[in-house]
Amino acid sequence: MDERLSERQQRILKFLNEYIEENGYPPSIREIGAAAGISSTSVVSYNLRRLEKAGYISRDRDVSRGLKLTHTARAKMMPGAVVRLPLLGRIVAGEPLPVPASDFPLMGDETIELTRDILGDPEGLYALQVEGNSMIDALVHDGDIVVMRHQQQVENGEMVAVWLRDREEVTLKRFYQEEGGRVRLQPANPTMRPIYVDDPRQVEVQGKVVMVIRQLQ
Amino acid sequence: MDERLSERQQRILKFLNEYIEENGYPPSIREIGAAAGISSTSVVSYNLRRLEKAGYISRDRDVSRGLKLTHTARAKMMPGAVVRLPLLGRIVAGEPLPVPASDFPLMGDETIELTRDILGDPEGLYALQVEGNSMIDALVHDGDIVVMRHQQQVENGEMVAVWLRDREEVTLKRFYQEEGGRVRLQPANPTMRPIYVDDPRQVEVQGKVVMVIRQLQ
DNA sequence: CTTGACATAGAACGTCTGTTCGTGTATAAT
DNA sequence: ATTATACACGAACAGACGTTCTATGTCAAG
Repeated sequence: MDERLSERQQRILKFLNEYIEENGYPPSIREIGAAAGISSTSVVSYNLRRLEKAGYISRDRDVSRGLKLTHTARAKMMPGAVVRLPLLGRIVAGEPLPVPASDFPLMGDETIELTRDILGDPEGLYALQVEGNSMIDALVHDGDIVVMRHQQQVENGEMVAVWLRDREEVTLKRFYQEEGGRVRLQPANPTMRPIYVDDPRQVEVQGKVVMVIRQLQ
Repeated sequence: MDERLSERQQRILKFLNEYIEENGYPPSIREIGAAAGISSTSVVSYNLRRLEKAGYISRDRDVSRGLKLTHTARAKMMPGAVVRLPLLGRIVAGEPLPVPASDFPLMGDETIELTRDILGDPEGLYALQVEGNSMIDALVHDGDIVVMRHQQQVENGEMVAVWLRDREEVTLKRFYQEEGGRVRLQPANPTMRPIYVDDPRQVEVQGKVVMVIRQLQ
């Protein structure tokens, strides 16, 4: 299934993708040949058979321009596509965050769709709906959708969801590990002041905030 | 541009969409004829010319299966899919909003993609990037993307972008026309107090805010 | 009634296009 | 040395396919 492609075949695959993208229909054998620097139609035919056997394209016989890229090929070529994220639950100040189950229930009805180009790597992403206005200092409103990446380690300056042990609440803040071990949690709203936590163990990082979406009407 | 399509032409359009979806390449003239119940290739050719003139398909001459559906056609057919919105410019407190040109420059590189299901009707939508934190009281942050629908009339309670004549600035607020003609502009942040404008002519509605997107990292 | 735009058929034509066949050249295995 | 395999070329062929021309019918405007 995943045989190595010759340099020529890779060029053909790339050309197919570009041509279809631009014209809305696939190229003819001779057009492929011209683009890949192949003078003979039989050689193109030969390489297409290879690509078909390798699972990158599917062809219909005796049909002009009768080929299409398979999903495997698309995945190889197209970086931007639609990503479906599970909408796992609510995020409330007074409750811990729902944790994404390892088996993503992607088929459930509780999902949202986004395009990949504005999202980046969709690995480990999930969405939560904000309930209440307790995170107003993070410029997050009741009903907003927060897209999160589940991870414990975060870089300084990233917007994270943290569980504050002593206060027993979740909050969205920019995270800064300062010298001396102190943690500074900076609200997104620049007019508001940060929270300082001296004991880092009081701050439980739930995940990184990747995007905030507010739908009106 | 928007001539009414005959029943036959609609059937052809529907068939084109389905065929391309299924096969990855467009049908031949004779295949279209068979599907639409047309015996003569010339009649198919005739109807395709109609569809082309109406802006639903574009064709390449002397190329087998050389046609593709245009954006208008896709919008007509595909209910759930990806919508491309023009990113028309910035939204700054001190500047009037850019207005969407009637001919959408959808081919420009300055666009964002969203899925239709979270967006609703994409007609008249465009996007702006917020510059500066002057709209912090609308819970909108520097760099956020605001999706707007261009319209002058708005319902009470809707989030709108308004140009305040006397202050010479743009702001995002919920719009309430109160008794006596007074306009109340309510910040999204519930801790902040509304603006009252006694003379409605001082309030120039630029459009309705449909969505706010904040990308982090 | 005549005219012209619109819609439809059928057939003929020429080009477009995929397939096949014969041939040749490397490289590696036998 | 022989065989097998992968890769490449060019010519020829047959069928796929778009275009065009002629003919017919309808319907509203003049």
